Amino acid sequence: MIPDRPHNHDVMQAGTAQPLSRNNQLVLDRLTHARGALSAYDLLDGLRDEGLRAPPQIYRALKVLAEQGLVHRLESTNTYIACAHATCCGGQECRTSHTLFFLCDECGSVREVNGQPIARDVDAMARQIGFAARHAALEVRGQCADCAQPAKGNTPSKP
Amino acid sequence: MIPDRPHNHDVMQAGTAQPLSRNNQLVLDRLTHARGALSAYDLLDGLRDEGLRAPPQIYRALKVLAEQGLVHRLESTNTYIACAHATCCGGQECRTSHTLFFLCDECGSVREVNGQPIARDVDAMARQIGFAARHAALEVRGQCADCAQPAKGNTPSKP
DNA sequence: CTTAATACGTTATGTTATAACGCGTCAAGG
DNA sequence: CCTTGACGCGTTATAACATAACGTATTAAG
Repeated sequence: MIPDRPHNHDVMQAGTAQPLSRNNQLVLDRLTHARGALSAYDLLDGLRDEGLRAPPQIYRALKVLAEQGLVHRLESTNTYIACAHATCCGGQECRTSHTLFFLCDECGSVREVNGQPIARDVDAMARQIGFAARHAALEVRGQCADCAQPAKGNTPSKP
Repeated sequence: MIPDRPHNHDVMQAGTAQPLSRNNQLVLDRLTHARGALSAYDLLDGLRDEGLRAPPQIYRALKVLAEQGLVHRLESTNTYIACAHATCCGGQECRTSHTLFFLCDECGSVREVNGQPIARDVDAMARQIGFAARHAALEVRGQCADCAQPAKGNTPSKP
């Protein structure tokens, strides 16, 4: 048996400190190319061909990716999404400030907005009550602009 | 068998349109007297003595109570909490505007703030991208003021 | 060679939530 | 009276989401 590749330490990810392991990269790729947010079990189903068979493999990858700011967990739907800013800043911005998500209940699309005003307000409120904020989940549910246009046919997503 | 009580249609709830059924009232009471947020299964355990045995009984109650604005679901912890404003306005305020929650990861306390500035910002952002907001989950995790005070012993709650 | 760190695979289990069915009570209207 | 429909309720089963715990392989460091 010839270990022609060092088993992990794969592709270099733009701007991140550490390269991602095979499983982590697989999960990230899926999320990056997905039309909307995916559940852990969606990911698992989609990665069976790559040899992933059990939930912990997915959840471990998601944990690492979330820690690196490359993916976000959407609390209100138990789904995961690639950070929209991952390519430019490696998610750096998203770990430090509070990001606002707009989730369309119809087509499943997610709009990620790095809303400084909201972040400021949240921090202000927190300070007022002496609360040390560590993480914020700011998620708005509703209908996106595309789905509001009656004429445009919208595919309820999922890749 | 004498039906000495009409089987449901129980206690009148201050300011709400409809009285609550027995199960709904039981769940609401538990939540109202809880020190922090409770999971559906916490509620179930606590209400065994009252005859509640299966998850659907709890979830049905929670659904009704949430629709009436009497309880909130905390998305980031899969827990439920009585609306802090239920006694004064029947949760009316909370259904229409966006409420901000500060969840202490240490003691489990939840601070509910009806944050007009945040609501305004969220709505402004939504309008900017043509998003029709129907509901917002705005949850901040961290450490509350009490837990930040080193000397004060804090009981990690749950009634 | 040993050790520690890391990634990995697997089994089993825990936790959260809902679908689907049937029963009992009651009010309205024939 | 007696049907019908709405509602609340109880129950079983199952779906959906998540983690604990264990063992193995690879590699870098000492």
